[in-house]
Amino acid sequence: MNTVDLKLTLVESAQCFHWKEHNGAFYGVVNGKPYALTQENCGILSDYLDLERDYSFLMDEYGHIPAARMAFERFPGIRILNQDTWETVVSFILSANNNVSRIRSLVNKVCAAYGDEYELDGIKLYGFPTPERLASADVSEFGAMGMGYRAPYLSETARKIADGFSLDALGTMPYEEAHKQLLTLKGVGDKVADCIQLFGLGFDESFPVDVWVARLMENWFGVTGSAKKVGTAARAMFGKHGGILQQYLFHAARMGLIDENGILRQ
DNA sequence: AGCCAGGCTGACG
DNA sequence: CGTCAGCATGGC
Repeated sequence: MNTVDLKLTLVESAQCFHWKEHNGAFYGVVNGKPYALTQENCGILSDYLDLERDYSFLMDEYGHIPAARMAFERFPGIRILNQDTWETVVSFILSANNNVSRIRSLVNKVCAAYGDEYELDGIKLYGFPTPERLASADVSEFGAMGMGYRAPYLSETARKIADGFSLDALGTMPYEEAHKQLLTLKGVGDKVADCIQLFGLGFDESFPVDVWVARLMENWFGVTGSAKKVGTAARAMFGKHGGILQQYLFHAARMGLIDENGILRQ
């Protein structure tokens, strides 16, 4: 598991929603610069793609778990992205009770409407808009994009961050404290906070529990209860790299490696 | 047509 | 503290 799979990591694993594939390359904007990534040149985004870390430690830590071993062997190219924190805040507020294709659509509408425009290889790309830019937008514009009841959540949180709430400060806090701080943002509950922490703040122990993960935790590990309770149990079970494991299990479950009775499909 | 989606908020106990 | 109804939208 030493080679990143760009399609899996940037698109299919649903941790990021703005990358687009055009004849074999993946186009997106990171830190205000447009990129066309391929397996050959992706080292230029080594930190973003977490390429410095050898993921074979996952098999050492979790390989004794059948579902984990299956997921590692089936999808060895998944990496956890080091995304901009603000981008994960917006993306996962929009993810609440929503499906991946529609989250992708909403994120791309936000970038096209408020982000800076770039062009690379004749393809138009849009950067992620700043908190200030979204804070100055009218909430009715968000509603018109199809955000539904998430529109006022995003609007209020953008204003709070533009007004001085520091996302950067969260990265140096312990997991529990950063989590508690994130819960003060409108539209951010336990699950969304865990996604922000895992994908946008580097907390590898953070274990987001969505409907897919809740099902697999019950079916594969016998853990039931509220999402908060399951998340706490999972962090105790899986430890400091549980979030990375979660991403593999999440993808395996979404790809149908579970039958109608909840049994792991080999 | 009807169920579902990387859940959250506010009310209530 | 935990539970739970209500919720906008559109993919499938």
